[in-house]
Amino acid sequence: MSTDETPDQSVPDEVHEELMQATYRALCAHGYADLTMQRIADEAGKSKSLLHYHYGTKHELLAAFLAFLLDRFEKRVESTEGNAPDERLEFLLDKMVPEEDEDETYDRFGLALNELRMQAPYVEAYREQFDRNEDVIRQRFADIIRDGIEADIFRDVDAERTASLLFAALDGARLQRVSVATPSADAEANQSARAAPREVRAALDEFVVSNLLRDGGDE
Amino acid sequence: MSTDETPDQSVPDEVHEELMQATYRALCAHGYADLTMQRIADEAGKSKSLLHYHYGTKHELLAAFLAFLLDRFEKRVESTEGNAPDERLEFLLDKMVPEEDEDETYDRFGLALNELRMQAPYVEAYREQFDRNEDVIRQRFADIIRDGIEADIFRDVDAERTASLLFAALDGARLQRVSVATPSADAEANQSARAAPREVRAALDEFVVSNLLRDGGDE
DNA sequence: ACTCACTAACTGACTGGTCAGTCAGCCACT
DNA sequence: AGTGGCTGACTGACCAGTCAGTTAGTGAGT
Repeated sequence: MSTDETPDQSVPDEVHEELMQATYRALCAHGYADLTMQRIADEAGKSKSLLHYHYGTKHELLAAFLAFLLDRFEKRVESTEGNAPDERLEFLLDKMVPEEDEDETYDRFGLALNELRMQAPYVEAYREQFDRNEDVIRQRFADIIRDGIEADIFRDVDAERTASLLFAALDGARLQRVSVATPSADAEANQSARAAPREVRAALDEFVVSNLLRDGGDE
Repeated sequence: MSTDETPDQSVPDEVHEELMQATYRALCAHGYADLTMQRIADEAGKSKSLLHYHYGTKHELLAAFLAFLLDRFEKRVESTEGNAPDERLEFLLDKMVPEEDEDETYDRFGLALNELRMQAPYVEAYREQFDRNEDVIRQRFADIIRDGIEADIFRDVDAERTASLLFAALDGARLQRVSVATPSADAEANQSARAAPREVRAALDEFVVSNLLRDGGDE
């Protein structure tokens, strides 16, 4: 029974937190493609061997990191349980597309996370985490929409389908911001891509949200 | 003056085509993360040295490959120049989200391409290609919408903004199909993600396209 | 028609460097 | 004296890029 599915169990809480933070920083600094165990160790001020000692392989460490992230995200989202459907919808939409983070740096972490995501099909341990994550978010959208319909705030649309659209559009927007808008490129070419998240957000409000709220819709 | 910005110029056409095809196959077989010069060479039945001889570095080879792809895509899309705006819109929407390719294999190439895309911020040569590609597609959407508005087929919406939404949503949908729906995962969990592109497509038709076509919309 | 000079396409063997993972052992604390 | 947390030194595999060549073709001079 030593093959526990959650190896993080054995890692002391304090060390675990510290190493997860270090992984976060290392990912931001180097991206996933250039992430090495050594760099994570450096970021934590610990030895590379320690990482192997606690998590076994690199893949297992990263899987633990994804689980760590997911927990945080779910907790943040759950904190709006009580509000009205339309407020919760706006809140979730905002959460998914963070504003332009800082002055000139793009979203290094979001980028690294997507690098990881692209490895999910090759790495079972990653895939589990991402699948769970996407399911949770899409479900949450669908739940909110269903609640809104029941409360007669939203029109009677297909909740699953609408949730899929919202999720896909925001995901796509985030992807563009992350992969195109870079500090070094000239402002001209950057402009449209950097604005993409806002544009998409605005278009969603125009086409979807306002459509949901319009109370006189037939069929 | 041997430092030409387009090294492909110097590569014999026949060999170039052959090596690009080999690169395609190698990407499908191994993904970008596990792509090596040797594997491409093997796929082409040539030596690894030849790749360096013609393209210099790995990055330059991949950049040439992206340019190769982009040209093909643009040619395919341009072939609908004459049709009506609503037909061209449907055509482009379909082109961007390929149907479930084969029986059980997911879109290996689409996945590899997104791996590459996530490297764009780190690799100038990749970024140029992807930026160009995304600009072309978004512009095409916007052009079609503008044409439709002028021809009084579409409502008078913000063309740029609507194009951004379409592009982002489809991009997101493709991403999900590519990164989540895998052959090995159990059917249950797969179902929603595998269906995502169709769902998104349907939702776009419901919220955006039908909204565009509705001729009685105010403001 | 036959060398000779030159070149482009191409190759095999090699190098320098990187990195995940291992292992033997150290240090507290109990 | 034993155990858990931790480390430095090491290894084996892998890989991009290099280099000194080989081969085939082309064209010029005789």
